[in-house]
Amino acid sequence: MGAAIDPARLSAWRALLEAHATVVAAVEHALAAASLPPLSWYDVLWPLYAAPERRLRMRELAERVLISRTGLVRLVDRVEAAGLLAREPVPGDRRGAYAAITSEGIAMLRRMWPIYGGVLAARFAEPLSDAEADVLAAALGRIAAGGTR
Amino acid sequence: MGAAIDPARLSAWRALLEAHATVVAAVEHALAAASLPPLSWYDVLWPLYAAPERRLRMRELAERVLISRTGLVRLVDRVEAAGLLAREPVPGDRRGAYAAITSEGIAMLRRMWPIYGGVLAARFAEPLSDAEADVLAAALGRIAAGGTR
DNA sequence: GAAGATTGACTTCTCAATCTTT
DNA sequence: AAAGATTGAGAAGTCAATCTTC
Repeated sequence: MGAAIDPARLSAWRALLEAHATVVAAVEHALAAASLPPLSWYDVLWPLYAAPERRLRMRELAERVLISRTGLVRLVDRVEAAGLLAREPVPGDRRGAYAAITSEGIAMLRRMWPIYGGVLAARFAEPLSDAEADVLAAALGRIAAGGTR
Repeated sequence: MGAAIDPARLSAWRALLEAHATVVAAVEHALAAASLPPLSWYDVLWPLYAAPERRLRMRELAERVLISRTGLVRLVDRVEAAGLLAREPVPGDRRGAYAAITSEGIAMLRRMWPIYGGVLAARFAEPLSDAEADVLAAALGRIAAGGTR
């Protein structure tokens, strides 16, 4: 059942699937244990915080969050209901909407990062050598960029 | 917002998240375009095919599929309804149930693999050098194993 | 008519509670 | 009482269709 792809690369793929699943599960578990929102909320809030004006169009946000356009609407609904971001009109284009992070949202990022980063440090970063980290970033970055073709 | 973890490893993590999302999305899309079941069905059927007697206890299967125990029950329901696997009693333990792949299930694996493997070859394997593939398999394998602690 | 965003209907996943067997 | 598996209820995701604005 494995003909088209060489064994070393197939092993790498399986390892990626497992590593992704275990680290994400550990992060979700730690966040829940600290009574904090799920990882998806961080994924939405972080790009907003990092954006030039602390805001992004829904369309731009959807690309960064790697979720369907529809799924993002629902996710933003929930995060907005919690007061961590606010929708704002776009001057000059009444079709559009910005999602803008609020100060409560920024505070939430600051509460979530120690948990998220802590799990990442222990479960993802610690087992890696410096050389491996560089190879991972380069190789996986190339694969991720390939998705844009 | 990024203090605990060094930049190279954080980049590696972001790249992993993106690479995972883009490759999985491409596989799902290709399977759907070929009128084949989703990746999760492959994830269930493959461990059964690879198992000693072409069957596994529900509990064992849940560990390999990296899904919650409850989620697996629902997934197995659907795959069983399609005739690709069958539940069987466990001799000597009437609490338990085996999931056993059927010949139709094996045939389905053979139809799915060319699509799955083809996307993997193009989107995951092709951009990797031999050396990178080895590093990925080793490093990510170590991280995945850390989940068992 | 196409782009941006949303809504409705449906599918799938998860948690807590349940049932059966050990 | 604990282990194995399942069920009910709720949360969250997707596709197709819709509404508004360009």
